[in-house]
Amino acid sequence: MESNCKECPFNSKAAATLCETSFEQLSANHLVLKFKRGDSIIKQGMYSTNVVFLRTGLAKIHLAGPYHEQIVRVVKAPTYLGLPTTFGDKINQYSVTAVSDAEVCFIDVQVFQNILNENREFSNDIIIELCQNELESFHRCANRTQKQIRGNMADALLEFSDKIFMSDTFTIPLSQAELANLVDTSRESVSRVLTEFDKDGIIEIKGKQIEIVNKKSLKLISQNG
Amino acid sequence: MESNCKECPFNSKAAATLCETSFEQLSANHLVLKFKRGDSIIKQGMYSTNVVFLRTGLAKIHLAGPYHEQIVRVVKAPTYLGLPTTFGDKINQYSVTAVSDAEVCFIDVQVFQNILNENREFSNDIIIELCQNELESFHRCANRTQKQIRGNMADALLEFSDKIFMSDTFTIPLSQAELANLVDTSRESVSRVLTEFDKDGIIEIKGKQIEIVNKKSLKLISQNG
DNA sequence: ATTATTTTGTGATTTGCGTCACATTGTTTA
DNA sequence: TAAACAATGTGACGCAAATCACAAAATAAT
Repeated sequence: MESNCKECPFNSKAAATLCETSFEQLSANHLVLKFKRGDSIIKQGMYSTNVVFLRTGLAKIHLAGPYHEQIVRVVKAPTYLGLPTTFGDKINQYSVTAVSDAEVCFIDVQVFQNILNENREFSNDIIIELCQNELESFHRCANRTQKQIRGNMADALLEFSDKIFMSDTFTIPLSQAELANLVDTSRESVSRVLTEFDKDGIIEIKGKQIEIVNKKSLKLISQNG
Repeated sequence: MESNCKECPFNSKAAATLCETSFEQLSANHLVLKFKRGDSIIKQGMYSTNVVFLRTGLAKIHLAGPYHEQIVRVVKAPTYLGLPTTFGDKINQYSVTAVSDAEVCFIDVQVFQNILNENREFSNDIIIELCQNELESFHRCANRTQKQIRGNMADALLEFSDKIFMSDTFTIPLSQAELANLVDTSRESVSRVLTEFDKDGIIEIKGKQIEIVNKKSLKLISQNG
């Protein structure tokens, strides 16, 4: 499928600075695909030949650790996906999988490269984004390794609430097993902590729907053990 | 201090592609400083106004985690330092500290920015480097959180041997407490594992000097528990 | 040289949490 | 509407590794 990128309502803020010819190039050289929950968008181990732009939906970035899968983070549209894995290595070093229905644009690396070269501002924006991601990775890793389960679970819930759904009530798009991979624990521990939070009146669970009742407590747990 | 960057023997490979005017800009707008082991090169929490190029020596990248310092990694010259923290945030999100004597060039962000804008290849190289770093971060984090101490210690030793000193005999530039922060354990565990490796004939310790005697075993430990 | 301070080695004890082992519920699919 | 499967809740148990608590080296400071 082909479409006019300049008029695309899902454009990234970075793309606002693109020149006319770049838009034409983009329009002519991309593919829009729809994904359902669970569908693989980028697969670790495959050749990486496309930059991916997530127009709508949610996706998880995850990779095979030495013993089990690790979910690096959950991202929401609009965002580029797979820049590191496309430019950093010929072979994808991580996977991206839809966790809700999603629409994705595939852009040829060469085309993306050209656009980078011809648009300073865009290129700068991308550099800044990459830098920010790396900083975030550092913090994430430090938290994950140093905090214990309750703290990390609190972080995850707060992130869903504040960064992804912008609401204190939301439906977790992950199973407890996936949450475990995100928080670096076992499935059982996720279950235990979740019911514990519920009993303590910090959250309220109705199936996959979660309401954060006492955000203050949750933040305290995130900070301390 | 000022010097001619074009003739600088410590130039990065990326810099080989710079244009004449960029070299002049660099030469006129940088500062070379010498650091001793333990000196702070970049300090978390301070304003970040310079890109740093490590000409010679070793440095550790580290940041304050929720409970204690975490060493992200140890890097050796020549390499840029603090790109993420300079472009990603006005305030440094991590620290860089010399772990051996080191020479460092400080380059004004604005100047570096100009150079990026005027040299496509250089800019592309930087993007690629950033991408690779992020991929590495992902793997590092997955390993750290999933492997147990022996595995992570083995990794650390292998990295010093293969990536930094290019020799099976080397002098660790870190105390055991620092090693603990790098490997995410306690100081005591580092000591125990190290003596254990020695007893098992995998390494030989003479003070701070370490010789890897049985690299195969070490690699096995790195892979399995 | 002698004291002070920082590093390292090693036991004993405690504990967070992973694993195992089920029961229970919810969700497909036939 | 079963039957089959996947996702959850919960207890019991074990263990890796943190913490505590020192002693012994090794470095630095006076």
